[in-house]
Amino acid sequence: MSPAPATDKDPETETEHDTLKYSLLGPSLTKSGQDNVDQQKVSEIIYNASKGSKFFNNEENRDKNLTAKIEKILAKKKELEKLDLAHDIRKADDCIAELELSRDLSQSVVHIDCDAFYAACEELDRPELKEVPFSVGKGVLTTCNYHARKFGCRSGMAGFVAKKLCPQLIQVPLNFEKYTAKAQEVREIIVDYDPRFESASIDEAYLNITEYCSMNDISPEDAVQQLRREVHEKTKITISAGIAANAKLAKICSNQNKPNGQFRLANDRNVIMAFMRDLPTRKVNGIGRVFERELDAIGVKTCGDIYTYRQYISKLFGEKAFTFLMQCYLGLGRTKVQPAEEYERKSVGTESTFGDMSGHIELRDKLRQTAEELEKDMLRTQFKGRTLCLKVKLHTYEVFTRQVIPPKAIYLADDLYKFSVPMLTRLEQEFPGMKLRLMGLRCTNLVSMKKPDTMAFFGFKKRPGTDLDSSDIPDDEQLKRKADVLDKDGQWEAIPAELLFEDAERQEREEEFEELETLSQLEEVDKRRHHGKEVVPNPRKQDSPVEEWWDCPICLRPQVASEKEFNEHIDLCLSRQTIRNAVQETSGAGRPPRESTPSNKKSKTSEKSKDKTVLGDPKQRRLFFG
DNA sequence: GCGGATCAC
DNA sequence: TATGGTGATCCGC
Repeated sequence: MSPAPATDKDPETETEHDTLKYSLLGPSLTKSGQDNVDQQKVSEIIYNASKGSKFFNNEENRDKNLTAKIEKILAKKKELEKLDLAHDIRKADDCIAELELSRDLSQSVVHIDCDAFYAACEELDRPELKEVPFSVGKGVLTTCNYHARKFGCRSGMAGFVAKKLCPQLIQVPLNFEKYTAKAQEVREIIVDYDPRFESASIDEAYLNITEYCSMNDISPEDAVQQLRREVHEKTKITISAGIAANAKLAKICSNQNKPNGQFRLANDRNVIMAFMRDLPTRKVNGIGRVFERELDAIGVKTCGDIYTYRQYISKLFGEKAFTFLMQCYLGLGRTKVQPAEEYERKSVGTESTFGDMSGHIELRDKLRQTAEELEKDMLRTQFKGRTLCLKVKLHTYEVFTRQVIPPKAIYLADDLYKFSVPMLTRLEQEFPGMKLRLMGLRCTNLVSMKKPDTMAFFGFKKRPGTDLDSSDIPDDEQLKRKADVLDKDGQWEAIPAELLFEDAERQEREEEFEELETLSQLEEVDKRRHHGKEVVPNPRKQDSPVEEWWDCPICLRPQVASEKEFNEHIDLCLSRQTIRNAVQETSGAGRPPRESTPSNKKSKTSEKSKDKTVLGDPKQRRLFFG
């Protein structure tokens, strides 16, 4: 990046710095407790504290890209302005009319939000903290109390930046068990108001109190007043609440009178429309810093402005965004509230940040470690993944991801590692000598291997004589054994419902298809790797201890690799072999199977812990309310 | 379907 | 000295 010689007179540079400074203020700008803060001064301090760092440079880069993207949007809008958009206006109006038909004003939805939750929990144990500015979380603030917010401190802010804003800031370490236990107390109270309440996070929940209000002949305001009083009396936690016709509005309303307040928006179309008309777009859940800027650029500052520019929106931002924004303009949202467990999980993943790291061996050790972390999570959640995704963040803060579809759904560390190594290798080829600050693995396209009662809940029954529970085996080991047995198939019998059978059939077909896909993908990688020249060895890092040529007995290609890498290559080659055989079996075509070669077991690597874990384990959040 | 990007908490 | 982890979704290609 070229540091532009910035003269104060260059308006473009000034604008860029303004947008960058705004971006550096962080995503939680709209949070409460910032009303009387001199944002100009705060942003100046943050800017100066960050200037010159790699983080800053990356932010600057992102800001420039966004500015360029916005210029494109504006150019496109200018083109559109030359055209006759009567058709687009009519289309938008038709859509608005149709959405209007879905308006439901019969429900009372509540969003509750515990005020500075972690900080409040800490204050209960250490009352002296109430009087001083303090934050929870050290490297990065997860939250802070209202004293600290007066200085401009916010969640997501780097600890050292917060210290610049507020030198007397006290930083308290996270204690997740404490927050989980406290949240459970809150849960036990709100369940009386809606047994099917939906927890949105550890400190937030949606309730539908329509029935509660009619059963108890009480107004929504009074019911929520009572709920908040009860929560405060029994848990000493203050909460803020929003009451409205749907979840989207309730969420906005809970921010209205924070902290320790509530706000009701009447279930009245005119009232709702008037409320949305003046509401800044950023207040809506789903509109963040980027979309806010993009909308602002075309003239949309409030949800009311959306209507004015309705003829441009779908062409500039896409159909999904169009529908979403029209719903914002109209103040529409879902009225359905349901327990979080009833939502289907889409992925399981883990990632961690560490001091800059490079070198083949180190990176593979870290990958191995990451794979083992993910195995734990897969066992905990009882899923296997059909797709595996590797994520890295370079020392420059640039993020890249690569994914593969293994020949079968996987969850064991050995498999996770085996199938992610080629992705790492590929990245190393793309970015020679890359230095990483983060590595992560994630499984998607999940396949459940859930325990009996859960399966029963979803319409499966257990086959007789397959009870896997034995109380004298540790939990972890039990989960693994269950997974192993389930691996062999035939554990679960679908209740004879045609739909389920159809589903299973489709799944089998998909499995076959995915195996073929994987095969062609792997071969594609091969072609790329050996494209043109004959096996060009990677430029080796100086810190790699072994440098030798080996011939792979399976693919017969020469490999430059340490013994460890060579073993990895053999593992991969073997897995390809397995796929080929499987494809041959099903298709009846292809070459005869080769002889298989036993592969050496990878030696376990002892790991020096370079990790600088600054936050607690957010995975534990998922244990709450479920 | 893949990879980049945004968003929430 | 120095800026998080988990999960979801959307878009362009």
